[in-house]
This record gives sequence, C-alpha cells and structure tokens, in this order.
Amino acid sequence: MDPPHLAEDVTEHVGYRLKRAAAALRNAMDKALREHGLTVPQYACLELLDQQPGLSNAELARGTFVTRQSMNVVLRGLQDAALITRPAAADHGRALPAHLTPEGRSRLDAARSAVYAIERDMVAAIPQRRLAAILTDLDRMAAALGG
Amino acid sequence: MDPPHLAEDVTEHVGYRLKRAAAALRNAMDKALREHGLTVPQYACLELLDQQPGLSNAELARGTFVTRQSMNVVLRGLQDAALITRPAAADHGRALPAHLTPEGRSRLDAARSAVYAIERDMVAAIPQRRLAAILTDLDRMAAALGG
DNA sequence: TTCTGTATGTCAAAATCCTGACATGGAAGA
DNA sequence: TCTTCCATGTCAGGATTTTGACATACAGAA
Repeated sequence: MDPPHLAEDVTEHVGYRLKRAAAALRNAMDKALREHGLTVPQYACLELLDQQPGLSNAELARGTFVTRQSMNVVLRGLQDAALITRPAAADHGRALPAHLTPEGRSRLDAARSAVYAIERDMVAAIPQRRLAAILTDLDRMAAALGG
Repeated sequence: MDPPHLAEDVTEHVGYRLKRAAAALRNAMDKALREHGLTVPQYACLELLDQQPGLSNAELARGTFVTRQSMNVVLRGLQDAALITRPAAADHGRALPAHLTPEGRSRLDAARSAVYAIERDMVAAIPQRRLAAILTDLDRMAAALGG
C-alpha cells in the first residue's frame, strides 16, 4: 500500500485535510465572532495581548501568522474601537507596546466563551487520548515547513 | 490537570496549532508554486480537475473551501492562461464543466512535484504510525464544525 | 400546469491581505 | 567612532477574498 502522501486521491493528503479543518475552524469562528463585532485576526490579537501585555505590532503579527502590514491595520481598527491602546512614541526602540483597555478586556471575555465553545466541539470530536499527540504533531509539521 | 482546551496559554489550544500548521503549509506552498507561476487556489483547482474532470465552478469552490465568487475569478485566471477550458453555455443546467488543457496538465505535473516535496517533508516530521489517525481526526474536527 | 425551493453563475462593492519599498532606531563589529 | 546589519513601523499599490445581491435553470409538490 502506498504511503498516504502518495495517495491517488488528493483529498486523502494531509495537506488537504489540514486545510479543510482549518477552513472549518475559521468559518465557525467567523460566524461566532461576528455577533461580538470582532474578526478572527482581531480576536486573536486581543487574546495574545491579554496573556502577553505590551506586545508590539511585529510580535503580534508573528503570533497570528500574518504580515506586519496586515497586523498594522488590525491594530488601527482595534485602536479606533478603543479596545487597545498604543503609545504615540517609543521610549526605547521603535516597537510600540500595545495594551488592552477595560472595554477591550470585557469584549474579549464575551467573545472568548463563544470561541471556547467551538474549541470544545472540535476537541470532543476526537479521542481524548490522542489530543496531546495531535498537538505535538501539528507543531512538528509546522516546524518542518519553517513555520 | 486541565484539559488542553482550557489551557491558560492560547498557543496550547488545538485551534491555534491548527492555524499555525495551516499557515506554514500555505506559506511553503505559496513560495514553491510561485516558481511555477501558480497560486495556491489555482493549483488546488487544477489538482481537483485532474482527478475529477468536468467539475463545475460551485463544486470546485466547495472542494477548495472558498466561495463561488472567489473560485469564479480563479477560473477566469486559469482560462485566460489557457490552462483550463469551459463551455460558453451549459447544455443541461447552469453548471459549466471545466476541463484541463494539455498545457494545464503539464503545468500541473511540474508544480505537483514541488508540492509533493512539501507534503513529504510535512509527513516525515511525524511518526508514521500516527498518520492515519491524524487524517481521521482532522476529518472529525472539520465535520464537528460543519466543514 | 403552476408554484416553491434549491442550486448555479455572475456582478458590484467592500474588506482583507500581501508584496515592495522606505525611513528610523538599536546592536555588533571593524 | 563609524559602519554594517537587523528589526520595527509605516506608506502605497495591487491582488485576493468575502458579503450581498440578482437572474437563470432544474426538481418536486400542490
């Protein structure tokens, strides 16, 4: 039997399944977050800032797997919505540390429950004993591709 | 110990790892396909058409996890590049069956080797005995999210 | 037959994202 | 010190994708 990465049917490839699962997650999050007035990148940004206050634009971009330019517009949107704050000038380098506002934190808390419900559904669909392995394998695949 | 979907660190969540792996794959494919003058959606479209000739715009959209509108512009691009053909009018319904041109097939063959090399690297990074389980688990996660 | 529902293709507009480019600030080495 | 290199923030332009909408074509029920 051929190894799966040489399967005749493309839909049997790991890459295809990965894309499918990621697309399904993105879609579910999109719909859930729309009710909270947030986009997926915006939510990801708020989540990262909640756990690591003071992250810069470039650091947030790397953490959410987008370019600095894309994160820049996301940050502007969040700033205009008064969900985060950024100093006008940097005191040390050029990096401008971002922080959640109280309103940003409450919006995040509200949206988080919706997102976590999705995560629960996703995790519940697979055998619990395999979950840790999946996490490490996803990580290894990303690392192998220079992620 | 808390279940992973309630981990304090967001980067430990399945969704985050999924996004990371998918982003790494997308990035690697983007760079590899650029040398062949193809985008990721274009390649995915050609690959599907190679295995299932005559697929319609809507079917291709579902198969590549984008909207009909997005696939429509992709098809136009492929048509302008003479890599696929579509009849001007449908004989039965409204669906226009697409087919690869000889040039489309050769372009696909050339690009495929580059993409398969990426897939090989990705698969090689994980234990072989877990590969089948990963495929089914990714499928279950997508299905649980309505993918 | 007629009506309703579903699926398809397409247009228009907006949002999102990326590539390319430039200037600034700091670190490391000659 | 000065020079080189790297990281960061930002602007401009274009490419990609999505949402919303509309018309068409078929299937099935009333």
